[in-house]
Amino acid sequence: MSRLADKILLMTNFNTAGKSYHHDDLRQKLIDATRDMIREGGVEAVSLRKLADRVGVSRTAAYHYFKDKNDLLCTLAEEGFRYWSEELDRIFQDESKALADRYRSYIRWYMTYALENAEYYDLMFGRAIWKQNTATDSLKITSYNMFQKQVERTRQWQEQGFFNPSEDSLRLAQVSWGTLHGLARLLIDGVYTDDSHIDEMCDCAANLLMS
Amino acid sequence: MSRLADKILLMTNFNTAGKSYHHDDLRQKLIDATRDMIREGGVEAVSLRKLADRVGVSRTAAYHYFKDKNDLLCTLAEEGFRYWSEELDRIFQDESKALADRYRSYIRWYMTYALENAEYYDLMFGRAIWKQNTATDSLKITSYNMFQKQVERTRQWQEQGFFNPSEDSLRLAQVSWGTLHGLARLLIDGVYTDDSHIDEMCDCAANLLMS
DNA sequence: CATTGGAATTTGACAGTGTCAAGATTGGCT
DNA sequence: AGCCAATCTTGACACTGTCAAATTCCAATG
Repeated sequence: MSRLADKILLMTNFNTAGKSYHHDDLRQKLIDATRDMIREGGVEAVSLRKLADRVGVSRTAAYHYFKDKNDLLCTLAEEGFRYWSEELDRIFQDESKALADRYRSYIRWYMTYALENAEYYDLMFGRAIWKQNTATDSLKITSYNMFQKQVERTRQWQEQGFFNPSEDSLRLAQVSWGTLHGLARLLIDGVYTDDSHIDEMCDCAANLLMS
Repeated sequence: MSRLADKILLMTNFNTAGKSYHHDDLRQKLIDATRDMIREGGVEAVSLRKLADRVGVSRTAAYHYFKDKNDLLCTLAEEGFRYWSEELDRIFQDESKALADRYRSYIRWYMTYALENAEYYDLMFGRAIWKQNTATDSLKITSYNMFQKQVERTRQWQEQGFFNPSEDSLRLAQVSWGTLHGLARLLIDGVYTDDSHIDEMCDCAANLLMS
Protein backbone atom coordinates (compact mmCIF):
# COMPACT_ATOMS: atom_id res chain seq x y z
CA MET A 1 0.00 0.00 0.00
CA SER A 2 2.81 2.34 0.78
CA ARG A 3 4.26 4.39 -2.02
CA LEU A 4 7.57 2.63 -1.48
CA ALA A 5 6.07 -0.78 -2.07
CA ASP A 6 4.41 0.49 -5.23
CA LYS A 7 7.70 1.68 -6.56
CA ILE A 8 9.49 -1.61 -5.87
CA LEU A 9 6.79 -3.45 -7.71
CA LEU A 10 7.07 -1.04 -10.64
CA MET A 11 10.82 -1.44 -10.88
CA THR A 12 10.65 -5.20 -10.78
CA ASN A 13 8.40 -5.14 -13.78
CA PHE A 14 8.94 -2.51 -16.43
CA ASN A 15 9.70 1.12 -15.98
CA THR A 16 8.10 2.95 -18.90
CA ALA A 17 11.23 4.75 -19.98
CA GLY A 18 13.44 1.73 -19.44
CA LYS A 19 15.56 3.92 -17.21
CA SER A 20 15.61 4.03 -13.46
CA TYR A 21 15.87 6.94 -11.11
CA HIS A 22 19.27 8.21 -12.14
CA HIS A 23 20.35 8.94 -15.69
CA ASP A 24 23.68 8.93 -17.41
CA ASP A 25 23.94 12.60 -18.21
CA LEU A 26 20.53 14.13 -17.93
CA ARG A 27 21.78 17.64 -18.53
CA GLN A 28 23.15 16.76 -21.94
CA LYS A 29 20.08 14.72 -22.80
CA LEU A 30 17.91 17.71 -21.99
CA ILE A 31 20.01 19.95 -24.17
CA ASP A 32 19.89 17.52 -27.07
CA ALA A 33 16.17 17.01 -26.81
CA THR A 34 15.60 20.74 -26.62
CA ARG A 35 17.64 21.24 -29.75
CA ASP A 36 15.46 18.71 -31.51
CA MET A 37 12.29 20.41 -30.35
CA ILE A 38 13.53 23.77 -31.55
CA ARG A 39 14.37 22.36 -34.95
CA GLU A 40 10.96 20.75 -35.19
CA GLY A 41 8.63 23.43 -34.00
CA GLY A 42 10.62 26.49 -33.06
CA VAL A 43 11.28 28.12 -29.73
CA GLU A 44 7.58 28.51 -29.19
CA ALA A 45 7.15 24.75 -29.27
CA VAL A 46 9.60 24.12 -26.46
CA SER A 47 7.67 23.11 -23.38
CA LEU A 48 9.43 21.88 -20.29
CA ARG A 49 6.76 19.25 -19.78
CA LYS A 50 6.95 17.85 -23.28
CA LEU A 51 10.71 17.98 -23.02
CA ALA A 52 10.53 15.94 -19.83
CA ASP A 53 8.22 13.43 -21.47
CA ARG A 54 10.58 13.06 -24.39
CA VAL A 55 13.57 12.40 -22.17
CA GLY A 56 11.51 10.11 -19.97
CA VAL A 57 11.76 12.11 -16.80
CA SER A 58 9.39 14.06 -14.64
CA ARG A 59 8.17 17.59 -15.29
CA THR A 60 10.51 19.47 -13.03
CA ALA A 61 13.66 17.40 -13.37
CA ALA A 62 15.25 20.03 -15.60
CA TYR A 63 15.16 22.55 -12.79
CA HIS A 64 18.11 20.84 -11.17
CA TYR A 65 20.35 21.70 -14.09
CA PHE A 66 18.83 24.95 -15.29
CA LYS A 67 17.52 27.84 -13.28
CA ASP A 68 14.46 28.08 -15.47
CA LYS A 69 13.33 27.74 -19.06
CA ASN A 70 15.19 30.87 -20.07
CA ASP A 71 18.43 29.47 -18.71
CA LEU A 72 17.99 26.34 -20.80
CA LEU A 73 17.33 28.36 -23.94
CA CYS A 74 20.35 30.56 -23.31
CA THR A 75 22.52 27.47 -23.10
CA LEU A 76 21.26 26.35 -26.49
CA ALA A 77 21.76 29.79 -27.98
CA GLU A 78 25.31 29.95 -26.72
CA GLU A 79 26.04 26.65 -28.39
CA GLY A 80 24.71 28.15 -31.61
CA PHE A 81 26.91 31.23 -31.28
CA ARG A 82 30.02 29.12 -30.93
CA TYR A 83 29.22 27.21 -34.09
CA TRP A 84 28.33 30.43 -35.87
CA SER A 85 31.60 32.02 -34.89
CA GLU A 86 33.63 29.05 -36.14
CA GLU A 87 31.85 29.06 -39.48
CA LEU A 88 32.57 32.76 -39.95
CA ASP A 89 36.23 32.20 -39.24
CA ARG A 90 36.37 29.41 -41.78
CA ILE A 91 34.73 31.47 -44.51
CA PHE A 92 36.88 34.53 -44.11
CA GLN A 93 40.14 32.64 -43.63
CA ASP A 94 39.81 31.08 -47.06
CA GLU A 95 42.49 33.09 -48.84
CA SER A 96 42.03 31.26 -52.12
CA LYS A 97 39.19 33.53 -53.11
CA ALA A 98 39.24 37.25 -53.68
CA LEU A 99 37.77 39.32 -50.87
CA ALA A 100 34.69 40.26 -52.87
CA ASP A 101 33.98 36.60 -53.56
CA ARG A 102 34.47 35.71 -49.95
CA TYR A 103 32.03 38.40 -48.95
CA ARG A 104 29.49 37.20 -51.47
CA SER A 105 29.74 33.64 -50.24
CA TYR A 106 29.46 34.94 -46.68
CA ILE A 107 26.16 36.56 -47.49
CA ARG A 108 24.93 33.45 -49.25
CA TRP A 109 26.02 31.30 -46.32
CA TYR A 110 24.35 33.64 -43.87
CA MET A 111 21.03 33.52 -45.62
CA THR A 112 21.17 29.80 -46.30
CA TYR A 113 22.02 28.97 -42.71
CA ALA A 114 19.38 31.33 -41.39
CA LEU A 115 16.68 29.78 -43.53
CA GLU A 116 17.69 26.16 -43.07
CA ASN A 117 17.95 26.64 -39.32
CA ALA A 118 15.21 29.20 -39.09
CA GLU A 119 14.01 28.27 -35.64
CA TYR A 120 17.51 28.09 -34.27
CA TYR A 121 18.34 31.45 -35.82
CA ASP A 122 15.25 32.87 -34.19
CA LEU A 123 16.44 31.62 -30.83
CA MET A 124 19.89 33.12 -31.22
CA PHE A 125 18.89 36.50 -32.59
CA GLY A 126 15.32 36.78 -31.42
CA ARG A 127 13.64 38.67 -28.63
CA ALA A 128 12.89 35.55 -26.62
CA ILE A 129 16.35 35.75 -25.13
CA TRP A 130 17.52 39.32 -25.56
CA LYS A 131 14.46 41.29 -24.67
CA GLN A 132 14.09 42.18 -20.99
CA ASN A 133 17.75 41.44 -20.49
CA THR A 134 17.22 37.79 -19.69
CA ALA A 135 20.36 36.66 -21.47
CA THR A 136 22.86 34.78 -19.35
CA ASP A 137 26.14 36.55 -18.66
CA SER A 138 27.92 33.69 -20.33
CA LEU A 139 25.79 34.11 -23.43
CA LYS A 140 26.36 37.84 -23.47
CA ILE A 141 30.11 37.36 -23.49
CA THR A 142 30.07 34.73 -26.21
CA SER A 143 27.88 36.76 -28.53
CA TYR A 144 29.70 40.01 -27.82
CA ASN A 145 33.00 38.42 -28.78
CA MET A 146 31.51 37.22 -32.03
CA PHE A 147 30.26 40.65 -32.94
CA GLN A 148 33.55 42.28 -32.03
CA LYS A 149 35.30 39.94 -34.42
CA GLN A 150 32.98 41.13 -37.14
CA VAL A 151 33.69 44.76 -36.32
CA GLU A 152 37.40 44.04 -36.56
CA ARG A 153 36.96 42.36 -39.93
CA THR A 154 34.98 45.36 -41.12
CA ARG A 155 37.82 47.64 -40.07
CA GLN A 156 40.31 45.59 -42.03
CA TRP A 157 38.12 45.63 -45.11
CA GLN A 158 37.97 49.38 -44.85
CA GLU A 159 41.75 49.55 -44.73
CA GLN A 160 41.92 47.41 -47.84
CA GLY A 161 39.55 49.81 -49.57
CA PHE A 162 36.84 47.21 -49.83
CA PHE A 163 34.47 49.24 -47.67
CA ASN A 164 34.15 52.99 -47.46
CA PRO A 165 36.99 54.02 -45.12
CA SER A 166 35.34 57.26 -44.10
CA GLU A 167 32.53 55.49 -42.28
CA ASP A 168 32.90 54.46 -38.68
CA SER A 169 33.77 50.75 -38.46
CA LEU A 170 31.27 50.06 -35.75
CA ARG A 171 28.41 51.73 -37.60
CA LEU A 172 29.34 49.96 -40.80
CA ALA A 173 29.39 46.61 -39.06
CA GLN A 174 26.07 47.36 -37.42
CA VAL A 175 24.38 48.42 -40.63
CA SER A 176 25.81 45.66 -42.80
CA TRP A 177 24.81 43.04 -40.31
CA GLY A 178 21.49 44.78 -39.96
CA THR A 179 20.87 44.35 -43.65
CA LEU A 180 21.50 40.63 -43.56
CA HIS A 181 19.58 40.20 -40.35
CA GLY A 182 16.66 42.17 -41.71
CA LEU A 183 16.40 40.08 -44.84
CA ALA A 184 16.78 36.88 -42.86
CA ARG A 185 14.09 37.89 -40.42
CA LEU A 186 11.64 38.98 -43.07
CA LEU A 187 12.06 35.62 -44.75
CA ILE A 188 12.05 33.54 -41.59
CA ASP A 189 9.09 35.30 -40.06
CA GLY A 190 7.05 34.84 -43.19
CA VAL A 191 6.74 38.51 -44.09
CA TYR A 192 8.55 37.91 -47.37
CA THR A 193 6.75 34.92 -48.78
CA ASP A 194 8.74 34.41 -51.93
CA ASP A 195 11.77 32.33 -51.07
CA SER A 196 12.58 31.38 -54.66
CA HIS A 197 14.72 34.46 -55.35
CA ILE A 198 16.97 34.49 -52.36
CA ASP A 199 20.16 34.46 -54.37
CA GLU A 200 19.04 37.54 -56.24
CA MET A 201 18.31 39.28 -52.97
CA CYS A 202 21.71 38.29 -51.64
CA ASP A 203 23.45 39.67 -54.69
CA CYS A 204 21.50 42.88 -54.56
CA ALA A 205 22.47 43.28 -50.91
CA ALA A 206 26.09 42.51 -51.73
CA ASN A 207 26.13 45.15 -54.47
CA LEU A 208 24.74 47.75 -52.13
CA LEU A 209 27.09 46.96 -49.27
CA MET A 210 30.25 46.75 -51.38
CA SER A 211 29.74 49.89 -53.42
CA MET B 1 -31.17 31.60 -4.49
CA SER B 2 -31.60 31.20 -8.19
CA ARG B 3 -29.00 32.60 -10.45
CA LEU B 4 -31.58 34.90 -11.92
CA ALA B 5 -32.41 36.43 -8.58
CA ASP B 6 -28.72 36.94 -7.90
CA LYS B 7 -28.35 38.86 -11.09
CA ILE B 8 -31.32 41.12 -10.43
CA LEU B 9 -29.92 41.95 -7.03
CA LEU B 10 -26.54 42.67 -8.53
CA MET B 11 -27.96 44.95 -11.16
CA THR B 12 -30.04 46.87 -8.68
CA ASN B 13 -26.93 47.69 -6.74
CA PHE B 14 -23.71 48.20 -8.60
CA ASN B 15 -22.31 46.20 -11.41
CA THR B 16 -18.55 46.29 -11.07
CA ALA B 17 -17.95 47.72 -14.49
CA GLY B 18 -20.93 49.99 -14.30
CA LYS B 19 -22.23 48.39 -17.45
CA SER B 20 -24.99 45.89 -17.86
CA TYR B 21 -25.26 42.90 -20.14
CA HIS B 22 -25.01 44.73 -23.43
CA HIS B 23 -22.33 47.24 -24.27
CA ASP B 24 -22.24 50.20 -26.57
CA ASP B 25 -19.64 48.96 -29.00
CA LEU B 26 -17.79 46.12 -27.40
CA ARG B 27 -15.80 45.34 -30.50
CA GLN B 28 -14.22 48.78 -30.54
CA LYS B 29 -13.65 48.73 -26.81
CA LEU B 30 -11.83 45.43 -27.16
CA ILE B 31 -9.66 46.84 -29.92
CA ASP B 32 -8.83 49.95 -27.91
CA ALA B 33 -8.00 47.99 -24.78
CA THR B 34 -5.85 45.59 -26.76
CA ARG B 35 -3.93 48.49 -28.24
CA ASP B 36 -3.27 49.76 -24.75
CA MET B 37 -2.08 46.37 -23.58
CA ILE B 38 0.28 46.06 -26.53
CA ARG B 39 1.74 49.48 -25.83
CA GLU B 40 2.21 48.62 -22.19
CA GLY B 41 3.66 45.15 -22.29
CA GLY B 42 3.97 44.03 -25.87
CA VAL B 43 2.13 41.39 -27.84
CA GLU B 44 3.25 38.78 -25.35
CA ALA B 45 1.36 40.57 -22.59
CA VAL B 46 -1.96 40.42 -24.39
CA SER B 47 -4.17 37.89 -22.65
CA LEU B 48 -7.79 37.49 -23.58
CA ARG B 49 -8.71 37.07 -19.95
CA LYS B 50 -6.94 40.20 -18.75
CA LEU B 51 -8.38 42.02 -21.73
CA ALA B 52 -11.85 40.93 -20.69
CA ASP B 53 -11.22 42.05 -17.13
CA ARG B 54 -10.08 45.44 -18.33
CA VAL B 55 -13.15 45.97 -20.45
CA GLY B 56 -15.38 44.61 -17.72
CA VAL B 57 -16.72 41.64 -19.59
CA SER B 58 -16.44 37.91 -19.31
CA ARG B 59 -13.52 35.81 -20.54
CA THR B 60 -14.96 34.65 -23.80
CA ALA B 61 -16.98 37.68 -24.82
CA ALA B 62 -14.38 38.62 -27.43
CA TYR B 63 -15.04 35.41 -29.32
CA HIS B 64 -18.24 36.86 -30.67
CA TYR B 65 -16.35 39.54 -32.56
CA PHE B 66 -13.09 37.77 -33.32
CA LYS B 67 -12.53 34.22 -34.42
CA ASP B 68 -9.67 33.85 -31.97
CA LYS B 69 -6.79 35.76 -30.44
CA ASN B 70 -4.92 35.78 -33.72
CA ASP B 71 -7.87 37.40 -35.46
CA LEU B 72 -7.91 40.17 -32.87
CA LEU B 73 -4.20 40.80 -33.27
CA CYS B 74 -4.50 40.88 -37.05
CA THR B 75 -7.15 43.57 -36.75
CA LEU B 76 -4.80 45.66 -34.65
CA ALA B 77 -1.94 45.10 -37.05
CA GLU B 78 -4.05 46.15 -39.99
CA GLU B 79 -4.91 49.37 -38.23
CA GLY B 80 -1.19 49.95 -37.80
CA PHE B 81 -0.50 49.32 -41.46
CA ARG B 82 -3.06 51.92 -42.51
CA TYR B 83 -1.46 54.54 -40.28
CA TRP B 84 1.99 53.51 -41.48
CA SER B 85 0.97 53.84 -45.10
CA GLU B 86 -0.46 57.32 -44.56
CA GLU B 87 2.68 58.50 -42.82
CA LEU B 88 4.83 57.26 -45.69
CA ASP B 89 2.69 59.11 -48.19
CA ARG B 90 3.00 62.30 -46.19
CA ILE B 91 6.76 62.09 -45.95
CA PHE B 92 7.40 61.40 -49.59
CA GLN B 93 4.82 63.88 -50.90
CA ASP B 94 6.66 66.74 -49.24
CA GLU B 95 8.16 68.28 -52.35
CA SER B 96 9.77 71.13 -50.46
CA LYS B 97 12.79 69.02 -49.66
CA ALA B 98 15.26 67.46 -52.02
CA LEU B 99 14.81 63.76 -52.58
CA ALA B 100 17.93 62.87 -50.63
CA ASP B 101 16.69 64.84 -47.64
CA ARG B 102 13.30 63.23 -47.84
CA TYR B 103 14.90 59.83 -47.87
CA ARG B 104 17.05 60.69 -44.88
CA SER B 105 14.07 61.90 -42.91
CA TYR B 106 12.21 58.79 -43.97
CA ILE B 107 14.89 56.62 -42.40
CA ARG B 108 14.93 58.71 -39.27
CA TRP B 109 11.17 58.56 -39.04
CA TYR B 110 11.20 54.81 -39.58
CA MET B 111 13.63 54.16 -36.78
CA THR B 112 12.04 56.65 -34.42
CA TYR B 113 8.58 55.23 -34.94
CA ALA B 114 9.83 51.67 -34.64
CA LEU B 115 11.54 52.38 -31.33
CA GLU B 116 8.83 54.54 -29.82
CA ASN B 117 6.19 52.00 -30.76
CA ALA B 118 8.39 49.00 -30.38
CA GLU B 119 5.69 46.60 -29.29
CA TYR B 120 3.34 47.73 -31.98
CA TYR B 121 6.07 47.42 -34.59
CA ASP B 122 6.72 43.92 -33.36
CA LEU B 123 3.09 43.06 -33.86
CA MET B 124 3.00 44.43 -37.40
CA PHE B 125 6.26 42.99 -38.65
CA GLY B 126 6.81 40.10 -36.27
CA ARG B 127 6.34 36.38 -36.56
CA ALA B 128 3.37 36.30 -34.22
CA ILE B 129 1.14 37.14 -37.13
CA TRP B 130 3.02 36.19 -40.26
CA LYS B 131 4.53 32.90 -39.34
CA GLN B 132 2.41 29.83 -40.08
CA ASN B 133 0.32 31.93 -42.42
CA THR B 134 -2.11 33.02 -39.76
CA ALA B 135 -2.51 36.51 -41.21
CA THR B 136 -6.03 37.48 -42.13
CA ASP B 137 -6.75 37.90 -45.84
CA SER B 138 -7.72 41.46 -45.12
CA LEU B 139 -4.40 42.09 -43.42
CA LYS B 140 -2.51 40.48 -46.25
CA ILE B 141 -4.10 42.81 -48.77
CA THR B 142 -3.50 45.94 -46.72
CA SER B 143 0.14 45.16 -46.08
CA TYR B 144 0.75 44.01 -49.64
CA ASN B 145 -0.58 47.28 -50.99
CA MET B 146 1.72 49.21 -48.70
CA PHE B 147 4.74 47.30 -49.86
CA GLN B 148 3.79 47.69 -53.52
CA LYS B 149 3.67 51.44 -53.03
CA GLN B 150 7.20 51.28 -51.73
CA VAL B 151 8.34 49.25 -54.72
CA GLU B 152 6.79 51.82 -57.03
CA ARG B 153 8.56 54.65 -55.22
CA THR B 154 11.81 52.75 -55.52
CA ARG B 155 11.26 52.43 -59.26
CA GLN B 156 10.72 56.15 -59.58
CA TRP B 157 13.84 56.92 -57.60
CA GLN B 158 15.77 54.70 -59.95
CA GLU B 159 14.42 56.61 -62.91
CA GLN B 160 15.53 59.84 -61.28
CA GLY B 161 18.99 58.39 -60.84
CA PHE B 162 18.71 58.42 -57.08
CA PHE B 163 19.06 54.66 -56.87
CA ASN B 164 21.09 52.38 -59.09
CA PRO B 165 18.88 51.87 -62.16
CA SER B 166 20.49 48.60 -63.14
CA GLU B 167 19.16 46.81 -60.08
CA ASP B 168 15.73 45.24 -60.12
CA SER B 169 13.23 47.52 -58.39
CA LEU B 170 11.69 44.76 -56.37
CA ARG B 171 15.03 43.50 -55.07
CA LEU B 172 16.14 47.01 -54.26
CA ALA B 173 12.95 47.68 -52.33
CA GLN B 174 13.33 44.39 -50.50
CA VAL B 175 16.92 44.98 -49.54
CA SER B 176 16.53 48.62 -48.58
CA TRP B 177 13.55 47.83 -46.42
CA GLY B 178 15.44 44.84 -45.08
CA THR B 179 18.21 47.13 -43.89
CA LEU B 180 15.86 49.37 -41.97
CA HIS B 181 13.89 46.45 -40.63
CA GLY B 182 17.04 44.69 -39.54
CA LEU B 183 18.33 47.66 -37.61
CA ALA B 184 14.94 48.27 -36.08
CA ARG B 185 14.61 44.68 -35.00
CA LEU B 186 18.09 44.46 -33.53
CA LEU B 187 17.35 47.54 -31.47
CA ILE B 188 13.83 46.60 -30.50
CA ASP B 189 14.69 43.03 -29.57
CA GLY B 190 17.53 44.17 -27.37
CA VAL B 191 20.34 42.65 -29.41
CA TYR B 192 21.84 46.09 -30.01
CA THR B 193 21.90 47.56 -26.54
CA ASP B 194 23.28 50.99 -27.35
CA ASP B 195 20.39 53.20 -28.39
CA SER B 196 22.28 56.45 -27.97
CA HIS B 197 23.73 56.48 -31.49
CA ILE B 198 20.69 55.77 -33.56
CA ASP B 199 21.05 58.85 -35.71
CA GLU B 200 24.57 57.82 -36.64
CA MET B 201 23.32 54.39 -37.60
CA CYS B 202 20.57 55.93 -39.68
CA ASP B 203 23.00 58.15 -41.52
CA CYS B 204 25.36 55.28 -42.15
CA ALA B 205 22.50 53.26 -43.57
CA ALA B 206 21.41 56.19 -45.70
CA ASN B 207 24.90 56.60 -47.12
CA LEU B 208 25.06 52.94 -48.02
CA LEU B 209 21.64 52.82 -49.63
CA MET B 210 21.99 56.03 -51.62
CA SER B 211 25.44 55.44 -53.00
C1' DC C 1 28.63 -3.79 6.63
C1' DA C 2 25.23 -0.43 8.17
C1' DT C 3 24.10 4.50 8.47
C1' DT C 4 23.60 8.72 7.01
C1' DG C 5 24.05 12.92 4.21
C1' DG C 6 23.39 15.13 0.16
C1' DA C 7 22.45 15.00 -4.65
C1' DA C 8 18.95 13.72 -8.02
C1' DT C 9 14.29 13.13 -9.06
C1' DT C 10 9.27 13.03 -8.36
C1' DT C 11 4.70 14.53 -6.69
C1' DG C 12 1.49 18.02 -5.43
C1' DA C 13 -0.06 22.41 -5.95
C1' DC C 14 -0.95 27.04 -7.83
C1' DA C 15 -1.82 30.57 -11.00
C1' DG C 16 -1.92 31.35 -15.35
C1' DT C 17 -3.24 30.62 -20.63
C1' DG C 18 -6.68 29.89 -25.15
C1' DT C 19 -10.80 27.89 -26.62
C1' DC C 20 -15.00 25.10 -27.12
C1' DA C 21 -19.93 23.89 -25.91
C1' DA C 22 -23.81 24.94 -23.57
C1' DG C 23 -26.58 27.98 -20.95
C1' DA C 24 -28.35 32.76 -19.65
C1' DT C 25 -29.82 37.33 -20.86
C1' DT C 26 -31.40 41.03 -23.61
C1' DG C 27 -33.25 44.37 -27.21
C1' DG C 28 -35.99 44.64 -31.19
C1' DC C 29 -39.57 42.89 -34.44
C1' DT C 30 -43.90 40.84 -35.43
C1' DA D 1 -47.09 40.04 -25.49
C1' DG D 2 -44.15 36.79 -27.22
C1' DC D 3 -40.57 35.02 -29.57
C1' DC D 4 -36.06 35.13 -32.06
C1' DA D 5 -31.57 36.08 -32.82
C1' DA D 6 -27.76 38.54 -31.23
C1' DT D 7 -25.00 38.99 -27.31
C1' DC D 8 -22.78 37.67 -23.23
C1' DT D 9 -21.60 34.29 -19.30
C1' DT D 10 -20.46 29.83 -17.03
C1' DG D 11 -18.33 25.53 -16.98
C1' DA D 12 -14.93 22.67 -18.54
C1' DC D 13 -10.62 20.98 -20.66
C1' DA D 14 -6.01 20.74 -21.83
C1' DC D 15 -2.27 23.09 -21.71
C1' DT D 16 1.81 26.14 -19.65
C1' DG D 17 6.02 27.44 -16.01
C1' DT D 18 7.47 27.18 -11.43
C1' DC D 19 7.74 26.65 -6.40
C1' DA D 20 7.85 23.66 -2.06
C1' DA D 21 7.92 19.40 -0.07
C1' DA D 22 8.46 14.52 -0.32
C1' DT D 23 10.86 10.68 -2.21
C1' DT D 24 14.64 7.87 -4.04
C1' DC D 25 19.24 6.70 -4.62
C1' DC D 26 24.45 6.68 -4.63
C1' DA D 27 28.51 7.15 -2.11
C1' DA D 28 31.28 8.04 1.64
C1' DT D 29 31.95 7.59 6.45
C1' DG D 30 31.94 5.29 10.93
